[in-house]
Parts: sequence; C-alpha cells; structure tokens
Amino acid sequence: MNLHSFLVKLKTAGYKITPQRRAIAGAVLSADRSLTPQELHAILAEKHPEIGLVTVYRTLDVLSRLGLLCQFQPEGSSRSFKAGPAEHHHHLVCRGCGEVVNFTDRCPVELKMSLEQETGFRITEHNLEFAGYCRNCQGATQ
Amino acid sequence: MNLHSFLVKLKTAGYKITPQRRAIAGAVLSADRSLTPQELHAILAEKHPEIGLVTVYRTLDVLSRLGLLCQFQPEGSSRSFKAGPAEHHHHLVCRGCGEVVNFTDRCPVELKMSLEQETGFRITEHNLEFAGYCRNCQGATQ
DNA sequence: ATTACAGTTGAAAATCATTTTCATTTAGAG
DNA sequence: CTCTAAATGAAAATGATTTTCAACTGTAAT
Repeated sequence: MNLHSFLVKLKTAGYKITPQRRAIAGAVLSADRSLTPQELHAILAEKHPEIGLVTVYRTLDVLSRLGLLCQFQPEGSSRSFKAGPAEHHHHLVCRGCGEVVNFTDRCPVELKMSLEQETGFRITEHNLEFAGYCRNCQGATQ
Repeated sequence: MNLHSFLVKLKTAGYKITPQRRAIAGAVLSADRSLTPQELHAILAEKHPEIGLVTVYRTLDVLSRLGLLCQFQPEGSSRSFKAGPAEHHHHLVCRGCGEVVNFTDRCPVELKMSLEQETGFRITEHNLEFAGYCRNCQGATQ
C-alpha cells in the first residue's frame, strides 16, 4: 500500500483530497509501528503545524472505515492506528502500573487450526490479551 | 466467595474494614453480572447515599488487586467488575455476517502459566478473539 | 476506655482521550 | 470562475477515571 492508492480509495469513496489528508495518510504509511492520534499529531507538527488534532482523529476514522488502516486498543491505553490489514496482538497488561509485555510469538496456532477445522472458518486475525498484576503491583495500594 | 472471606482478605492484606468497603464488597458479591463503577454507585445509592463514586473506584481497585474481583473492558466501553475468578472472553467472529461462535473452554492455560512464570505477573484475566470468515462468507462479495 | 496516627473518605478539581459545535475555509464539480 | 457541500481548526463539551486535600475514622497502643 502506498500514498497514491490511499488517495485513490479516498476519492473513489467520495471524499475530498485535502493537504491534511495527504499528510496524515503519508505519516501513517511511513510509520514503522502503530501510532496514537496524538503521536501522529506530534509527528505532523514538524512539517504541518496547522493540522489540528481533531483532523487527525477524523482522518484516521475515515481511513479506518475504508479498510486502509487497522486499529487496536490495549486495555487501559488509548487507541493506535497502523496502515495495512489487521495484525494479531499479544499483550500482557499490568492493571497496576500499566506496563505492557509483548509476546507476539507463541500464537495459539494449534487452537486456531482446530477451530478452523471444526467451524469451517477461514481465520485471518486474532487478538490475545492477558491482564493481571506485575510483581511490583501485586497487593500494593499504589 | 462470601462477604466474610472478602473482609478477611482485606484485613490480612493490611486494609481497614470500613462501612464503605463492606457495602461495596457486598454489592459486588450479590450482583448477578459484571457491573461498572457507576452502576455499582447507583445501586449503593439506595442504602448508602453517602458513598462517593471515587470510593467505589478505589475499593474496586483494591479488591481487584487482591484477586477478589475480575474486570473486563469491551473495546469502546467502560470497565466492569464482577466477583470471583476471571471470566473468559473467547470468540470467533465472522467479519462477513457477524456470526459469533463461542468457545469458552479451551483456555490457553499452558501459555498463561508459562507467562506467569517468566514475568512474575499474577494473571487474572484473558481475552482471546479470533476473526475471519465463516464457510458461507468465504469469497462472497458481501 | 482514651489516644494518636496512618489509612480512608468525599467533594471538587484535574486529567486525558475523544467528540461535538460552529464559524470559516476550500476542494472540485459544473 | 463560481458555487456548494465537505472539510477544517479552535474551543467547548463529554465521559470515564484520577488526583488533591482537608476532614474523618479504624485500630493498635496506651
């Protein structure tokens, strides 16, 4: 996926091609990880200080609606967006301090396969999230 | 689990037994479903109008930390709490027709245990969601 | 029983992400 | 080039949650 195809999709869907949308789409596309609206807004601020956070929100929403972005929201933190199709997200979140441990490996592959076999589904994504308390936060009031 | 054992655990962990904690713990225990802090606050308001929403939040946090409650936050909405061990949210969702298949059994228990061992976390909940296309929706245009 | 103090509470204010409002600007069809 | 609906930005609104802080209260030690 590149900027051009993003703009084509926007236009095809009846949206206008504005400098803001161009810039926001470009920023998302050149990011190497998923970004929150505020992170994007900060990145854009360098070259496009006139783009408001609200427009970032609105544009991300539009792009997401068109299937150009995927979004995900780890428990407790804010949404983030990334170009391309959905990824699976494996997280272990501490409810005490918010620490997030990733373990993108170790998919429950055998479970996925047995589900596919039993249900006839073609499974394209999954999301696995564990939550609890890290060593420091167990029992602590703060 | 009953109110008495909740209070014992609180005391053992060094927390004071206050009328508010008693009431909040009691309300959670007698609920038949998971409740948001504001729902609980509203329920408590009948018999204990003096208990503030902030105290509900704080008490739920403490009880949760002690492993007496589990909490759950569906994407987009607010957290809710329920007495007892973690609920499992296992779903297989079809992106074509919206069909949802549940498979509340088959937790990735071994994965949970190895994560606990590796990270020192006490894991209280997990959420596993698969998405894809069911037999009928595979290849269908809509 | 009384005391003392650390833990707890409630009200109000603060935060933080997100959405809405609204007056102004602008892309792009005609 | 003109016109209009769509898009924008600033500010205000919202809603959940957290922080602050002065007042209050369990409870452990007198």
